[in-house]
Amino acid sequence: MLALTKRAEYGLIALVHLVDRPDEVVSAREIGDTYEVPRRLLAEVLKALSRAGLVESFRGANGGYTLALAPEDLTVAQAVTAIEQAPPRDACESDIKTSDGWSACEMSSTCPIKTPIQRLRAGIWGLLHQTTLRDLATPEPVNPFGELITKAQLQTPKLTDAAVQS
Amino acid sequence: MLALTKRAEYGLIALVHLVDRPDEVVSAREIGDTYEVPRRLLAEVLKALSRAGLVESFRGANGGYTLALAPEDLTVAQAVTAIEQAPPRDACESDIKTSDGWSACEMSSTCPIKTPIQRLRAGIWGLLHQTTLRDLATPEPVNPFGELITKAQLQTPKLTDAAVQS
DNA sequence: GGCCAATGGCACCAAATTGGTGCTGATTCC
DNA sequence: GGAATCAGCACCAATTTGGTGCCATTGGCC
Repeated sequence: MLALTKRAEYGLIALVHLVDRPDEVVSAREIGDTYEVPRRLLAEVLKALSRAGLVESFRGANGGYTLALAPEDLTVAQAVTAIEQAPPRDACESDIKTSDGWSACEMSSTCPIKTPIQRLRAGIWGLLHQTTLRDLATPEPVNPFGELITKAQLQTPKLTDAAVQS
Repeated sequence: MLALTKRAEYGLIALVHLVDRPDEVVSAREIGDTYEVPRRLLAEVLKALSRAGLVESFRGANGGYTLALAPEDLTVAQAVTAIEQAPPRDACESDIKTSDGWSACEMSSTCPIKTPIQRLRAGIWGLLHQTTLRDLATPEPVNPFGELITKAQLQTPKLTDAAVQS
């Protein structure tokens, strides 16, 4: 419970791998071998990421994948929704589908309609939504005092903020 | 994926119910009937909460449960660990087992050992750890502009902070 | 004491989810 | 043409999860 599926895990691993190799076409085989992950399953996940437009795929010999978005624009939430079979419609039903994923509705996680559990889910979702691939790929000790996590405060969209313009 | 199990869900519902009825002994039957939740399963969950010391149980006729802790001291993380069968050892192995649950180790989520995925899990865990039953039970619109979620910024234990003293 | 409403403990099962594979086709490089 | 690669789809086995069955114990109440 509250764990990422292997699929999501493999997908994030692959994406991080791609972040580390910008402008390089990397095959599913290479990634699978590097991290000792079942190739076929990884391939399946990459297909999903490709369909969702998060990675660009190249077929044929020397084919493979590259990131389709800048690492700082690609959120974990996007990756996870792309990968999961049954899309986790976790955020609230009023959330807005934007061109590059979901963003929380203006009332965010204090929406009067949400039940406690829904608010919890929304909180988790918010975290995923705020964590970018850049955050994940950044070598661990780079921000020695919690920059990553400080960033991860859940979305409190101010009315003068992006949430309004989007 | 990334969803609470029904067990955890029922448990939180029950706990919130108990928060709303302080100093009152409430039976599993009553809670089950109120929320149309399978009684037996709910009872099973309450047993787990009781074993973990989060609720106090009273046997015999007119028996039932009451909260064993103040709602502001009872975290969702505690409830979830108490309820889950296979304890979600999600946080890092260096985390500290305290009398009332787990607290993140000093280095928190930027610990150099953590892999990206582990950091994600730690982030989710941090959220659960910071959310108290009081937060969940508070009638939805009480903090119209995100007090709950603002609170939920993930633990960034400053060295001058609680993490050190604990 | 006897009955009934509770919790406590344990085992068990059916359904859903997840992890993983098989197969076949389409592209592209050499 | 052959090898390497992605694309699509179906399928299955293992695990997890949701939910029960059964019986013991405890305590109020008549």
